[in-house]
Amino acid sequence: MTRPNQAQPPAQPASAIVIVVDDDEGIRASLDGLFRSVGLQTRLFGSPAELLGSSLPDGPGCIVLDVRLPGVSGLDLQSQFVRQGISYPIIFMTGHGDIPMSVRAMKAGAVDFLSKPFRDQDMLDAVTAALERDAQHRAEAAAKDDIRAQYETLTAREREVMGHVTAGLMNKQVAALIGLSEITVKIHRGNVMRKMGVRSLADLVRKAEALGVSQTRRTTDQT
Amino acid sequence: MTRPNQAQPPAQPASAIVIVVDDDEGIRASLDGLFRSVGLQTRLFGSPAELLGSSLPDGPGCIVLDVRLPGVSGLDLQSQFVRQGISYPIIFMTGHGDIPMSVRAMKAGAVDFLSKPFRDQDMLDAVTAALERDAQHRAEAAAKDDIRAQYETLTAREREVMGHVTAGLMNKQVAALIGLSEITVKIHRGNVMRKMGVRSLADLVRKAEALGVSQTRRTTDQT
DNA sequence: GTCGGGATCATACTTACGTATGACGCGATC
DNA sequence: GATCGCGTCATACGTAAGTATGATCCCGAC
Repeated sequence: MTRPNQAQPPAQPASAIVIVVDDDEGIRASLDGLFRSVGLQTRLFGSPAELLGSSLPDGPGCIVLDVRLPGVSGLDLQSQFVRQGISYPIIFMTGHGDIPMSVRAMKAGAVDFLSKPFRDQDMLDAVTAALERDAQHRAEAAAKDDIRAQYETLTAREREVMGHVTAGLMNKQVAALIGLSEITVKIHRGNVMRKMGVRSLADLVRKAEALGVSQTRRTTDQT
Repeated sequence: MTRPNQAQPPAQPASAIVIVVDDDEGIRASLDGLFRSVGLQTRLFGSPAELLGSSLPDGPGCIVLDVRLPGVSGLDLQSQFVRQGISYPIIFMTGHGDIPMSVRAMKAGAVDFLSKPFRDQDMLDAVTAALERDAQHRAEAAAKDDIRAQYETLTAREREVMGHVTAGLMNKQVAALIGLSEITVKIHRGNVMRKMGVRSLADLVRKAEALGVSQTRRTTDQT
């Protein structure tokens, strides 16, 4: 949970999944074989609709997607995914792409953009990069979710106090600011420390920064 | 040395500069006119060598670069720039590009990749985006430089103490850890606060995080 | 050699922080 | 109506932090 995530050079895809979306059955089969040959799981779809209609596991993975697909453009799908909470890194393929299309895809955050036909190794390299990016993203998201879960347990008052305390105010300043006695602020502060699972102000500040909840006013500096 | 580097709050692109590198004189002149028409300054170069050999102002700006240039490939130039400390965002142009080339450029951090001929508006949009990115980058770099300048004034001991204090250790813990008396740690700590220009531990923690100098060991959490 | 900065430590005092105990009011829930 | 969580506050005690004064030691610079 809060265990330091060792950056493992070879991202161990314990059960990473590659989602393939292409209307060409041959391509799907070919990619399926390629990915399985290196120990990756696969899910094959002939259209975006199939993908959006299916339930996906929430393990690590990535998406390999043809830009030109029946129904929707692959590029438009990226925003679709975002709305659906699907945050897998995307690798685009295309048989008839052009530079503007590839640039647009990359700007939108695609991991790679491969022209058909491509070499198997290029695809595997792209998938490897995508899975690494996904692992990175997942680790950060998980850490942040844990912190947010703790923050959710705070009462309104406690959050208010936390915001001011992590901004660097003293208890008495917080008290004056929100019209309380210092002793009450201390109690809230103690509750915040306990609920946020920290035992030092330094750690609380870091968690507050991760959440962006510090009432950060700029009044520092000056040599 | 003890000069306080005030971070200039509003990054006013008073005179942003666009550096154009293209071996086609006509293109250079055309772009020169385009950029000047919208109030941007320009610097024109016929080859990468000219650019690398000249001294550039260090104001806000960006680079518009043809991928195919005499001498060096435009893509290789990106790494060249990094080595020379040139961190301007880059917009690539090309008359004979392909998808892999554009993808490679975008992966390397290019802002855009335009095929010739391009519309003036597309180039202006790209430059606008590049300048925004540069302004963002500059602001962050300036803030971090100020913090680092303060950190440079610390003695070895003071940095050591700062690392442990911002990790959340109490004075006595720091003292035991590095074999000092608590009172000495307090003195160093006070010096750190003064030299780093902060008046609260919270702000010190933030600056330490920006520098990555916290002796962050994970011993927290507990719900 | 002397001077100055860095590092060390002690004593002493003040302020800040953390927590425990006890108490009261309030609103929602049972 | 009683219970419970929340918020509020007081007194009190112990610990932590911050600062001031004074002192010793070392080392490099003048």
